[in-house]
This record gives sequence, structure tokens and C-alpha cells, in this order.
Amino acid sequence: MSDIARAAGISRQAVYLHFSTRADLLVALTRWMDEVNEIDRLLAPSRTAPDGPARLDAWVAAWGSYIPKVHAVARALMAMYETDAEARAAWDDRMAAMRDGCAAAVRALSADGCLRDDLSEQQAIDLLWTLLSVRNWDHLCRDCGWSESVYVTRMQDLARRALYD
Amino acid sequence: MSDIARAAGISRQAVYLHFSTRADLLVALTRWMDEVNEIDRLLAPSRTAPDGPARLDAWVAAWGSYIPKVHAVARALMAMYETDAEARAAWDDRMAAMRDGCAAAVRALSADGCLRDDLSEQQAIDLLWTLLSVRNWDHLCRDCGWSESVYVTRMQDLARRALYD
DNA sequence: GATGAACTTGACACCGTGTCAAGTTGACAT
DNA sequence: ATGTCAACTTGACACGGTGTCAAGTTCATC
Repeated sequence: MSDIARAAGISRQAVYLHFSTRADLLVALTRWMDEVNEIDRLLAPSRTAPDGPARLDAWVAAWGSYIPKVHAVARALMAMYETDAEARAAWDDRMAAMRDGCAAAVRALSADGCLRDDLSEQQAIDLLWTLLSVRNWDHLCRDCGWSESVYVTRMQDLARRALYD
Repeated sequence: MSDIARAAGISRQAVYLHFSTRADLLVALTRWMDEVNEIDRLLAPSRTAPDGPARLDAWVAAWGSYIPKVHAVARALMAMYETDAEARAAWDDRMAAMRDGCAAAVRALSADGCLRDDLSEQQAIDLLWTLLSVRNWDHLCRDCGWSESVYVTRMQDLARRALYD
């Protein structure tokens, strides 16, 4: 909070006049970033995809271009996850929204008869949701040094292999 | 540290006589758990597997039965990862060892000519390492409620699909 | 010229980690 | 029996970070 205040050129206490807690600030920041990044515009292609497989690809691509933009804030939120209830709630909320996107993609596949029949919709959603987690992006793009475009290509491929034949 | 001292029936200061810092304690705990869990015995099947695909399956299975045993400690270590350099080092060390196992499995596949040719060994290792991360186990087995056996079956399937045709 | 919002300085409490000093206990060796 | 040493005790303290509180300043607006 001191660092933030210094960076903003105001006193530490003034920060508390705007955000009652550290978690509060982080949460507000995520909302603001979603506005600035025009989430809806980013997600439009996946909603208007012609078929299941195309929707899956578009969803993975959309997510892959979204993560880098919010990554710094996401990291801070994840770090507070264990210790701060409000941060946890905020993070869970975002992840639930992310899961909705996964569910929509899986249902589109299922409607097209593309979903593997040895996989329940539920399991497919769980799997896709896990594959696309921020942690995995972090792991691949930070720890393993993958570029964002490699990430998207490989993830699209992996998601396809995981969900249909 | 207070909680640990109370649970151990000694004073908080006495804990510091054995472990100089909190991270130190966690690290010692991981080493002790690896001894108790007889890691080497657990990993033997994957080292003696007849071919690449069998080795991959055995490795995933070994890892899948290892994680639940160390999960509680792993969580504590992950939580300290951002703020504690020693915890980070300990965690990175464990994960590097885990990566070695992934690398061995991938090389076995490669030696058998089973590895997808549009995937470099490096990328294959990165991918397998990511798929098998503790975070993913957590996500699937805790958040999504998968049983450990479902986790292993699905992960074996996913790893196969990800790495060879 | 009064009001109120945004801000300031400068305290303070609380919690957890890690440090320090001085004293206790009990096993073992000489 | 006595000294020594390791393991432990109590009780303090410093530090850093979060969040709170009170009193005072600045400035736009009515």
C-alpha cells in the first residue's frame, strides 16, 4: 500500500480513502482492467463462431490474448488467495466467468456431435477449464519461455486433442 | 509457527532451535516426507517400463499417487513461493526433479519413435510438466471433485493424446 | 465566507516473524 | 556428587505491513 501511494503521489492514508483494504483495491483494479481491455469485444469472435471446433479455437485464442493483459494483477490476486477472503472471492468470481466460457465452448462441440463420447460434458468442461488456467499460462509462457502465439497454437491443438478425435 | 509449537507441545522458541526459519521447517518437512513415502519405490515402475508409452503411463500414475501424499505441504510451500526466497528455492528444486521425470518419459517416447514429429522434445517436456503440475491436480481433484483414480486415468489419456497420435 | 470533499501529518494497535537474554531441567561422564 | 551440555523454558523486543484514528490543511463551489 505504501508503494502504491508513493507511485500515485499521495499519502498512504489517502489510498484508504478510496479503497478500504488492499483486496478491495485489487478487485477494483480487475474490474477496471476488464473495462479498459474491452472484454466483450475480445470474446465476440468465439460467440459468433460457425461451429463447435471453430468456437473452441476462438475461445482459446481469446483467452490467450486476454491473460497477458491482466497477468500482473492476476498474480497479485493469486498471491493473496490463501490469506484474504475477499481476494479469494474476487478470484473465484473471475474463474467462474472463465468456466462459463469453457462450458459454452464444450456445449457447442457437444451440439455438433464432436465431443468425445467417453467424456461427460462436465468432465470436458473441467478439463478445458484446467488446461486454460492462468497458472498453466504462467508455467508455459514464463517458466518455459513459450511465446504467446506458440501458447495459443499449442493450446488449441491440445484442447482439440483432449476434447474430440 | 505458534500453531506448530502448540501442536508439538513445545514453546514457539524451541521450534526455532530446530528450524531457523519457517521456510527451513517446510523444506525439512518435504525431505522427510519424501523419505517416509519411499519415493524411489514409487517411481521404480516407471523406470523399468518396457517401452515409451508404458513409461509415460507409469510416470503419470506414479505422480498421481505421489501428489495426494505431499499435497498439504506442497500447498504451504506454494503459498510462500511469492514472498519467501528459500521456499521458492525448495519448490523450484522439487519441480526440477519432477521435470526430470517428465524428460525421461518423453525421451523414452522419442526413442521408440512415438513422439509426435511436430513437437520438439523440449516442447513435449514443457507440456507434460505443465499438465502434471500440482496446481492442475489441485484444480481437478479439489475444485472439480475428481477422484484420484479418475485423475490418473484422464491424465494418462490426455498425456498420450498430447504427445503421440 | 461557510461548507464539504479530498487530502495531509502523525500517531497507534495488531499480528506474525525472527532475535535475544537469562534461567530451568535432566541425562551423562568423570 | 558434581560439572557440563543440550534441550528447553519464560519473557522480552525489533521490524514490517495492514488498517484505524484524530486533527489540521487546501480548494472548489454555493
